[in-house]
Amino acid sequence: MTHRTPKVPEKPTLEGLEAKWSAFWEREGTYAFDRAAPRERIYSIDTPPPTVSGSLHVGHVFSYTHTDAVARYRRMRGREVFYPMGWDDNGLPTERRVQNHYGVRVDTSVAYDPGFEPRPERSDGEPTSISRPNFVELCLRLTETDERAFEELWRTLGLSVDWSMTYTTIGPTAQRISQRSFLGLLARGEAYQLEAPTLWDVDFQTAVAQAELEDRERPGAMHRIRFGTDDGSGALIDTTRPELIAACVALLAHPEDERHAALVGGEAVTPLYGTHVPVLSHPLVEREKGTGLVMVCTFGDLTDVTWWRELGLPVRSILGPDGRLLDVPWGTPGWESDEIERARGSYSELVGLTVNQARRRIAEQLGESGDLVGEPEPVIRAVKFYEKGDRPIEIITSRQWFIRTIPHQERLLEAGRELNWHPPYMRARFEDWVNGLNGDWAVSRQRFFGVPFPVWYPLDAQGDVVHSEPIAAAEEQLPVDPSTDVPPGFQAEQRGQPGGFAADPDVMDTWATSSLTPQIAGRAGEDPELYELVFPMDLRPQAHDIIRTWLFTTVLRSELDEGRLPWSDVAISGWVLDPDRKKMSKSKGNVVTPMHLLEEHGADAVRYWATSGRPGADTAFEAQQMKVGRKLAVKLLNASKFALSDLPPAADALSSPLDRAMIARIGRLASAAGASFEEYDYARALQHAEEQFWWFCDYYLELVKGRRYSPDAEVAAGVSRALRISLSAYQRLFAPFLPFVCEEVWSWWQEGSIHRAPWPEGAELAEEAGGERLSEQELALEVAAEVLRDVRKAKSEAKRPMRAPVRRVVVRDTPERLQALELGAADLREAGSIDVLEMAGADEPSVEVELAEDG
RNA sequence: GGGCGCGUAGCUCAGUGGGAGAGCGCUCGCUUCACACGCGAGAGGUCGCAGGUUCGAAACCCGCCGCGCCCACCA
Repeated sequence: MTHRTPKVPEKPTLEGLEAKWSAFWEREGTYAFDRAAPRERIYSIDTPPPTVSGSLHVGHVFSYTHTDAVARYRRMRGREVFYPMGWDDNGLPTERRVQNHYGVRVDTSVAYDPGFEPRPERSDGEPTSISRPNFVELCLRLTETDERAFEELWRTLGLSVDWSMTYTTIGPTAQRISQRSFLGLLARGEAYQLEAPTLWDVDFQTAVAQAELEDRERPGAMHRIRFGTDDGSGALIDTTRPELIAACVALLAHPEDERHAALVGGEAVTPLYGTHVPVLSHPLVEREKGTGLVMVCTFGDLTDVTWWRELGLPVRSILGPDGRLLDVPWGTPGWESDEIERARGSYSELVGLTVNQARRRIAEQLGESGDLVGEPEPVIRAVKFYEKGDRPIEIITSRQWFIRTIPHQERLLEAGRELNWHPPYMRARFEDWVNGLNGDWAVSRQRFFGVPFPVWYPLDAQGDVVHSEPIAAAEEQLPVDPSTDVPPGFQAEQRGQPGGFAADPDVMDTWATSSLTPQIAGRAGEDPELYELVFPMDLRPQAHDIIRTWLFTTVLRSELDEGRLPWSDVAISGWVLDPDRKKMSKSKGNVVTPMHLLEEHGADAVRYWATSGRPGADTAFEAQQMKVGRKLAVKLLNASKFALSDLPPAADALSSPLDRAMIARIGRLASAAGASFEEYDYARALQHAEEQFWWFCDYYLELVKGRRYSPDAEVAAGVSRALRISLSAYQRLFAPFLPFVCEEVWSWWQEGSIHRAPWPEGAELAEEAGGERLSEQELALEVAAEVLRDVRKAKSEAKRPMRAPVRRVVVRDTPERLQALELGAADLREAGSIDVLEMAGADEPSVEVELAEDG
């Protein structure tokens, strides 16, 4: 026992511990990653970089605390923890926030204005058109502010990250790594460009990926529409999208549907336009739906794409990238019609309308022409939206970059099985997703604040872009912005000139960069020594809603670039739910800002709430639970004060049976909590530690109070040793959860940070106690606590104070238990203010308590 | 339609083959020399429903109901 003499404050308090200790940790470099550590000692975490697009919410606090508890545990286990923070600042959320915040929009025809300053107050007028570089500058300015706010929150929450390793997904390093990886994929044929029907958001006017879609229930109307047929009888179809009739390229029936067998092989004629379309059959058609006859448009939904591809249908595209109907060339090949003038006249009323407007107008037109059968019937149906969008996605043909995923499906499934999932059932979500993939990953976005594709295209003699021969940036050029940088072998003046070059105009999807966070955090290709130390990483912590995006794409990129898994373990957090069990939305999160929470309850209390949520489980937002956490922190403060104030020097060994029993118990607790942590079950570790700690305070500390203040130096030295050992263990057991209060109580009597102290070893504690299980001593502690409880009950029922003297207690029990109790009899008499303690053998155990007369 | 998870005290949840538990809330009591952000005690439950396995089921199996999430479909 080499600890210094404890120095305990008069009135310990939780107030101000966050500021005091986060400054201390920063000053001391407590969480600084030591790259001199050997590879096998390193524990690296692939931090989720939060989207810096505005509001922080309690969900962030919740899941980041889980990771921090794990990081702190591993550090105490002697691992050198690589725990950086990242900011995901590129992408649409930031663009949208900048547009709204500054009242601006990008106009690529506007020139860069080096002196541009946004209006200080956002006015309600039209947004100011600014150049793309000016827009990017505003994005960077705003994200910087946001990132400072995030960092302050994380520091207050007590995340044990090494802030010197912070990365951003828009920073030059991330861009270089992202572009380098892309060029590698391009060279190996894993990235390719294709003009094809693409999922498209009409507001953002960009392609989006399958993973970014979500269903939303929307009201619509089912229209029954008559197509013309050769025999004049007509063919009826049901559709919710009559505005796409001009884009109709075929009618389909199921091959075995006899109702329509006569039509199949023939032609039908579109109403209003008189266009001839073939009637074909395809097994995907469902006979039970509608009339059993379906209209195929290019493109109304993903099934249309399938039919278009498999049946080799032509394209009749009528939707523009802004979601409005295009003018179309009636009468030209592909747009032939029996009645060109009528078609042109009818359709011209739809040109320029949004799909919703066009839908209403064409319904009127069809009514007038008599081709609408009955009234449109209101229906509620699920419609696909871009998850950040406001209007349904459309499918629009455009040129996009793709990364191959479909050829790697099997390997990805294998990867999912090699990963250690915590909790294990989360693997199913990954497998479902991989099994359901229906196309390669579309990674290009027609946006501005993102990592540009590091390629240009040659222009032919006519000045047309030759997409088939992209010019890759040179390694030493990276990161490159092809819109301002010049490709190898060209001069700046050749931009846009026949025989010259043109930049690829797109940026990468935000996930195309986020999927490289292990490489970015580990500085792949930038700092090979560091990368070698930390990759593959140990842990990917994240929430379950982004398994199909972040987790999936990270595995994919790592497999494509490295041929191995990016990490060994994945820990999935749940969401924070409102008390009414609905997912807590970001807007609601604004009501209770995380910083406000931390100020009100204290960081340790909030962390307690977060870490009592089971791994993977959605957890209710409960201020009450934070109050409980605060009580635990206060209890730790006070119990430590009791144990450590004016504590005499410790004896060389434990002597009291009850002391040895208590230490043995704590030893088992330490082992169990450690085992739970090894399985990433921080909640279980906390629960057991907490349960036992309250018992320790209520029974053990009361039982040893007499000896604690004993004038007999030898007795006091014995209990001093027990208190030092138990307190030291409890403080360290709670350190991953309550880092501030634990550091505080540790500082009263120990050197250095508790967060670099070793995790309490069950085996060492058992050795100290004299055995892992001490049958008689532990029984003594147990029986003494039970009798003490009965004595308290008697006092409580008599409405007497707990210190009220007891004349006589008779304990009747088995000989074994009575014999054990003898070992703790003195402590029990002291704790219960018991004058006479008698024991008697009995078949029926009982405790008889005789209080002294009221004084 | 498929998959995953959940359903235990008023609330939040632990318990996975043999005593139905914790905290909060509630009731009653206690200024006890670490702590009133405390201490002690008490009330409160057909463990979603139904069947099966078992000497024994809250736990294991089958079915059903309800809630949540993911995926597919969405003409």
